[in-house]
Amino acid sequence: MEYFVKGNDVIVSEPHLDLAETLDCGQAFRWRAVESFYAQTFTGSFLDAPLTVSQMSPGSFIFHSTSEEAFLSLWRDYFDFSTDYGRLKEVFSQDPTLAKACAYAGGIRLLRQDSWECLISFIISQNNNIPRIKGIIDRLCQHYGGKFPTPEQLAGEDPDSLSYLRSGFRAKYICDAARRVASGETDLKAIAESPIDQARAALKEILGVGPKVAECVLLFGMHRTEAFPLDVWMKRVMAEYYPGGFPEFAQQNAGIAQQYLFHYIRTGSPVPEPAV
DNA sequence: CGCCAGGACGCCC
DNA sequence: GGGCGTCATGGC
Repeated sequence: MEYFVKGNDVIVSEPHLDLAETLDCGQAFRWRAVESFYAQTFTGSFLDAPLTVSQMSPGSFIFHSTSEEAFLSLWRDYFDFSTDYGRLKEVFSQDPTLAKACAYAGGIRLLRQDSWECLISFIISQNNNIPRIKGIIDRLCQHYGGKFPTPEQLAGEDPDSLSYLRSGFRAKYICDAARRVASGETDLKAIAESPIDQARAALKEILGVGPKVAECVLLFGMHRTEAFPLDVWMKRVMAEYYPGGFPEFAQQNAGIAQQYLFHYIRTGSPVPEPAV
């Protein structure tokens, strides 16, 4: 990644990033595509810091109205610009299926999201579809002035008072997660630094957090790249291409490989629904 | 009407 | 330990 400051903007060059692939692949739910002069423009936020970012051409980006300080302290980390995805994809591509997935969706990066927002978002995601997940999170943030609520704010709610979300049976899960995090019973910062199996167990103490949601929180909200969410699509990938297990050389970054494979199997594979 | 959506829970055996 | 019905909501 290279960057320079131009007026109020930061201009970024990074060949291994595609904005639409990264911001709209189901790892984050609060980025919105907006009309603009550029090829693609998205607005969103991280830790209450808003951002409008455009892709001018492949590998070329404008971070609008962004100071160098904000870019370096917030967005460089959020977009994981310090990781060499070219090198990662080289390693992955030893495997023929991963090679195809990387070639197909090579602009995906693993965003370093906030663990609390991720926890609530993926609790909401269970047995749900992406447009509706986005709608529920929209209503949630709208209710708190456009910002994602803090654990303390949500801890004061109960499932009935959350009825405006129309989140169904998930409301009680949201309340339990908020209560635990606000009270300190669940320490997300400590979990993020714990051995992975200990971290999994701690997350699954929360009502409504099972294996899949725990892996998503570890991967997307704690940047534990060895976490490996297995949804129905990835189970198909495993049965079809990796019956003997996932390649060992990719296991340290299995979660990132999973992102490429997930996108590939859903939209780019010649066999979108292989027999399980 | 049915089925499905980046699942988890409670109960059964 | 695996199998199955149930849990809200909305789109198709």
